[in-house]
Amino acid sequence: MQTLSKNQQIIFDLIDKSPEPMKAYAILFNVQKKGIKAPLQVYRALDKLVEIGKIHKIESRNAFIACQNSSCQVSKATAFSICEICEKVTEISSASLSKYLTNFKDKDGMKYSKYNLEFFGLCKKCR
Amino acid sequence: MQTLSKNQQIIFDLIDKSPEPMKAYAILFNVQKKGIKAPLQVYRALDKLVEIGKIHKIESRNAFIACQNSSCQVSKATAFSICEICEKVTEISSASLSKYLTNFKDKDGMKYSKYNLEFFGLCKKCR
DNA sequence: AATTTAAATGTTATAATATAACACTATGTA
DNA sequence: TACATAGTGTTATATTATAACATTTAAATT
Repeated sequence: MQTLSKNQQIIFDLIDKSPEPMKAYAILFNVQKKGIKAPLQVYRALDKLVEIGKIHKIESRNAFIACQNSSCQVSKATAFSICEICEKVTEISSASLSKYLTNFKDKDGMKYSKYNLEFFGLCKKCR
Repeated sequence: MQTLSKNQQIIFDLIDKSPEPMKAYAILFNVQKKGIKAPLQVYRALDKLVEIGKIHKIESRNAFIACQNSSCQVSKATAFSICEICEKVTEISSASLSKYLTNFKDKDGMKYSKYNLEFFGLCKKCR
């Protein structure tokens, strides 16, 4: 359990309390009152937070979400569901899914220990 | 099998003969001699080609690759392997993988017919 | 405690990716 | 023909992300 630097903590706290994924410039706007003025300050903190698994990037949305999975030390096996109407994103933590994907071998017999999976559909509310 | 418009055909042909995923502005640069001058012309063709399943977007790379899977009418269930060194991207077509993911239910019992999966690792050459 | 090293910060500028808005043209179909 | 739909061309601009460089803080080593 790594201790975060000042900027990392500010930005993590913001993302962690957000009910939905946040985009980099929305984060920037929100932390300007705390003295973080430039995009690069935000991106650097985001990079580090992703690296250590505290947040994940939702690639199809260019947005960031706090890790829901307390055991997630490193972002190497991630799965999300994304509602195509309200854009709600949920991290999926399914042991069988991660086991299946971690053990998946392609037709050359190659395994991949790192992956990112994004499911799309309609959430309960939007159906 | 839909017939493509002029710009769509030019851009599809370029991506289809590229050995690696192409980025939008690399595409633009390559088709300028064919009269496609503006980013928007490229993005519009890309959007349509993705929509009809002729190409896929590699979200983690912001790049586009021709569909390798002749049966792919619509981009709704895609899986790729990505080499973290040489950036080679291969579309995975595994019946068991697509069956597993298409039938996957989250803990609320919800199914998702659409997904995108990106595996990361080292390709044969780079290992 | 002093030294050294790695990590993080602050700042300006700019690169790379993507879309808005509007006018016009081609194509299919009733 | 006339109507609708999809595609094109163009300018401008929004959004996302990184380069380069100087400085500061924190941590590890002596």
